[in-house]
Amino acid sequence: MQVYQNHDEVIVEGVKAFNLQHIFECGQCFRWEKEENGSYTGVVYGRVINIRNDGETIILSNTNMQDFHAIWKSYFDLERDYRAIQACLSKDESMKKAAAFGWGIRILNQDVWECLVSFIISSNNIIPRIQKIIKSLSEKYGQPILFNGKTYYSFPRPEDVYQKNLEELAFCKSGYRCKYILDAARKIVEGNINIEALTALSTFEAREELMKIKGVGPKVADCVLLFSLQKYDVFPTDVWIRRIVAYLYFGHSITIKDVQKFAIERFGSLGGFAQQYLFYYARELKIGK
DNA sequence: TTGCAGGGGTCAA
DNA sequence: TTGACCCCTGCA
Repeated sequence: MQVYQNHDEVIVEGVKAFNLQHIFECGQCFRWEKEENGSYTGVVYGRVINIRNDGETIILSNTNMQDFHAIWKSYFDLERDYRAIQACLSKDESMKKAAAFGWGIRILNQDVWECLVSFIISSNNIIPRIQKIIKSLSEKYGQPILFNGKTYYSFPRPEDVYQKNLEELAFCKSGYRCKYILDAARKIVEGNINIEALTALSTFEAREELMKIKGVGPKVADCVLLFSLQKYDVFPTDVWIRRIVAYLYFGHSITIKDVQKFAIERFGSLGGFAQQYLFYYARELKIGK
């Protein structure tokens, strides 16, 4: 991997197993927009960047080397050998197909707070509405950022929503989830939960901490653990995952508990990667519905 | 046009 | 263990 800067662009050469569409459309993030030229623009850690690729070269626009090393290298998980992971997981035929289908998926290292709120909103909800709610929250309480003549908004910080009440938050149309967002903001601002410190805890301990927040059950907690706390052994299990695991490995319907047990035995410390391949595979092919 | 089911779960009884 | 839940789209 070779990295250099050209004006406001950082160019990274020799990146294997990296596919923008698969990364942004596999369900782990909600704020990346596809442009007409096939590139993607997103608001991440209070910055707007555009990313495109040309073979094994990726080009990050509106950034610099300092941010690349401080943020993007880790955000896009560029130092991990995904081909090795794919090879390791491809021991059974089903997983081999799923991993081949979703080749180039990277597990993004997202901001914990944003990830937490996003997946609280995701519960019993559909993707277009989740995106809409996150967008309106950002427009109302985030900071404007100008890029290419267009105004983007950073994701609001916990402090930005801390003092709000339910009536004020109702505009975002997240319904009964508004009180969960407020609970999360309050627990964090008041110091009941230190989300930054969760990385240092074990997966089990970190999950217990997250589930102290209202609206955070096992599924939401596992998404936060996987997408923002580098806990790659979790296997977030929603209806899609349950259906595809049942379909591919059991041949009959199974419980969430069965899925969890199966994932630990089959995928172990690579559960999170396996889950992403399977989830994307199931949704795109509408398998198991 | 109206009515109803259901969606990447969680809470509370 | 089982409904209810905000909101809104899709479909009859």
